[in-house]
Amino acid sequence: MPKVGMPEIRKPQLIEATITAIDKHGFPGATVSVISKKAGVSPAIINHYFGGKDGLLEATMRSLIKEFFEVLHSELYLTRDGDIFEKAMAIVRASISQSQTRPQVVKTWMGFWASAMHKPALYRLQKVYSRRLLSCLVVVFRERFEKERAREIAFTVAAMIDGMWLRGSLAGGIDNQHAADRINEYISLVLKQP
Amino acid sequence: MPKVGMPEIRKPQLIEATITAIDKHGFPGATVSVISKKAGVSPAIINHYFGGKDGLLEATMRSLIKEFFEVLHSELYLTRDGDIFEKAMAIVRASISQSQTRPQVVKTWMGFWASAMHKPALYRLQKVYSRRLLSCLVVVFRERFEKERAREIAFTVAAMIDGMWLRGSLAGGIDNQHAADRINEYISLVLKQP
Amino acid sequence: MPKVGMPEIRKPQLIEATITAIDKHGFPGATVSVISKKAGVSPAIINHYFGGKDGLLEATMRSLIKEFFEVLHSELYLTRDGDIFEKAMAIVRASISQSQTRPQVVKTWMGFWASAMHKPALYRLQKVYSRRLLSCLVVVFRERFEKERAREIAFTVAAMIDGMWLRGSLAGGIDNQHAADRINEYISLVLKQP
Amino acid sequence: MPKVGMPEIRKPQLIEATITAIDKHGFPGATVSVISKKAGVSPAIINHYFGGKDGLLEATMRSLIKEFFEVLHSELYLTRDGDIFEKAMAIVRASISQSQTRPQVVKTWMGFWASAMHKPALYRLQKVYSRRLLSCLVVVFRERFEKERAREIAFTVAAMIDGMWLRGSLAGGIDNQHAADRINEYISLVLKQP
DNA sequence: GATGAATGAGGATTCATTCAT
DNA sequence: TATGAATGAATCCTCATTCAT
Repeated sequence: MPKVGMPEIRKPQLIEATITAIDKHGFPGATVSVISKKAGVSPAIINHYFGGKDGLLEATMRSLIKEFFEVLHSELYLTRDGDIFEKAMAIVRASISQSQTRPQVVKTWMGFWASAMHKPALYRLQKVYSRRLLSCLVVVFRERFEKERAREIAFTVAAMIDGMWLRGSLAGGIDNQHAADRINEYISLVLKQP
Repeated sequence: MPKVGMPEIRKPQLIEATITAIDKHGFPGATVSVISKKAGVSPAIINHYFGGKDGLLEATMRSLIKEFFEVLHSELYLTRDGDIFEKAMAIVRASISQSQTRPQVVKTWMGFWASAMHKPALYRLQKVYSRRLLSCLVVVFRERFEKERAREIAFTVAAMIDGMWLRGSLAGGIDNQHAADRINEYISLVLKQP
Repeated sequence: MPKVGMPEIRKPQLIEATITAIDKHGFPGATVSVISKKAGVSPAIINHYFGGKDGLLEATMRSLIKEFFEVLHSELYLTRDGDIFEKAMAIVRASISQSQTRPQVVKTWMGFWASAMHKPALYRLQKVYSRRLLSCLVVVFRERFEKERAREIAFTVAAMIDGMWLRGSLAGGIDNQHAADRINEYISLVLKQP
Repeated sequence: MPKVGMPEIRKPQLIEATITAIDKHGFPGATVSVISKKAGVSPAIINHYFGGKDGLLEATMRSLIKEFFEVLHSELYLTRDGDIFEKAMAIVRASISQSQTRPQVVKTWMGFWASAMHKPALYRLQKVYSRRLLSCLVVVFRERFEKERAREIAFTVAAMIDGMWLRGSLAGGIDNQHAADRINEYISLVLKQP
């Protein structure tokens, strides 16, 4: 008789192990052997549950994205009655705090980003993240600007978020407050425009 | 007497092959076998000239950085008599045009950036690039602002450059004019401030 | 459930294959490919069980030494009630018979001895063998002589054993009886001294 | 016009470099690249003068043997008017001092000995050394003993020499005086026999 | 005579995956 | 469900040798 509910236990366990492994040993160093050892299971389990390493990587990235947007939407919800500036900053805060609460996630994102260029499955996921973040920002700025202008601003803010996160990943940690202040400043300037 | 002047021929040839290989097959797919085949030489030659794969990768990244700053400084030179805005935009233009003139370079940069997190030699090079770009921007903004303020603005512009380049790499090519316009706008806003 | 008890089968199997390979192809010729082919398994299995070629070599040498001292101690046990001469000759017999029972072992020992000079792990093992044989002889000669004298004689006998074994390995096999007789003679002479 | 007399310069130079290289890096570490670098010439030179690495190794071993017997014969010559004991000890002294005056030679001999088992050319040379040393001893002991007895004693002394040299090579240096004393003792005992 | 460039064959090792249990 | 044994393909790298100069 098979144990029931094992997938629900094993899958998150392996995804968590993958993130930890990538952080510790880098993307190339995160082999199935390392990951499975970290999860305390046999390497064969990965094939069993994810059909192979690529499946595990895809699931891991999907999980990161899901988690990210959950944080983002809950932040947005808290500012549902706020003004446009407060809403924009909620998105910025969510995007940047992400890497603070779980610093190891930074390296993992970076690895996925690089891999995305050559693995279609990851590429699709990366696009989803990228567009969805942009879209959230566009929605906010549409409260004040016409569509094209809103897209421009959203694009700029999204690039600032990614750029600061990228530079922060290199520096070994982001100074979140400073990063947020810079984006804050840009948004203020834009909103003050006639 | 052996053939002379071969290093000067082989080294750039292998560096070029490395860039092409990373672009085409990704960082992990750029094996010595692939690279040497692309260069039309034996894999052993890589050890002969660079002491190993890591040496070749480091030389390649160094070459990209050198090339980048050559473009940047020549752009800056052209605006040596211009105002602060023109100088800043020269830097932005150089940073972004980089990816237009040689599109395959984008993926290579991306791969290096991800690898830099786990290979000390590449990490150091990435820091050099990162700091030097920042420093160029700071110098420009010091013409108008006090030190701390100049650093803030420079940091923001640098993040915008990297972020747009990152998003562009995903989109399969940057819309350079659009990206430059967005940064242009930010700089204009900042300079217009009292 | 995986197959159980495989380590107990594979490890001796690979060690045996290593001895055969070194005998047949020499130390440098005993590649993992040759050894694993001889054992009828994949080269990767060596890493699986011994962590690499060096681990296998070390285990092989350890196995030879263990086997040697087992023979030696069982020979010594048979003469536990005998006189000093009988005990000394038991050690000599054990040392020399070793190479008779398994001629291929001679070349393997030789290979290890040469390698021991440059591989610390093997060097340590060789010292263990060397000292332990000496120590066994010292114990025997202490029955008659004072410590320093016992050490001198033991050292001489040990050197004779190794030297005859070395010359025998070159000649393509030791004339055991002849070798034993020569050492026998020396011991007799020494014991007859006032 | 070719430089004349180069072989006479290059050959000893490369042989010396080979001995140094084997001592420093071990037999497997003494690659043509290492040797030629040590000699300050191009690797291709080795093929030029010795037809390949094996030729160089053979020449090196031949050189060691030649040197050894030169020392031995000059020691013997000094005792040409001495008694049998003095002559025997002259041979012993020569055999053992060899390794003291040039300690690096020990590792080289050891490497050759191990290689001799699988390389016919070296095997032949090793036999020459082995037999010639034995033969010198036999000649000495024939002054007193009949042929068979002389051979027995010579064989024992030769084995003691090799054994002590072997144990000494492991210990990291021979205590020459101690080794000579032990052999001295054996010879005295044998000569004192009725 | 002498060089360094260049190579092909072969070295150990790693890895994702499969399989019998 | 879960395992560890087992593998084949592919990794980088080393080495003795050859070749054009």
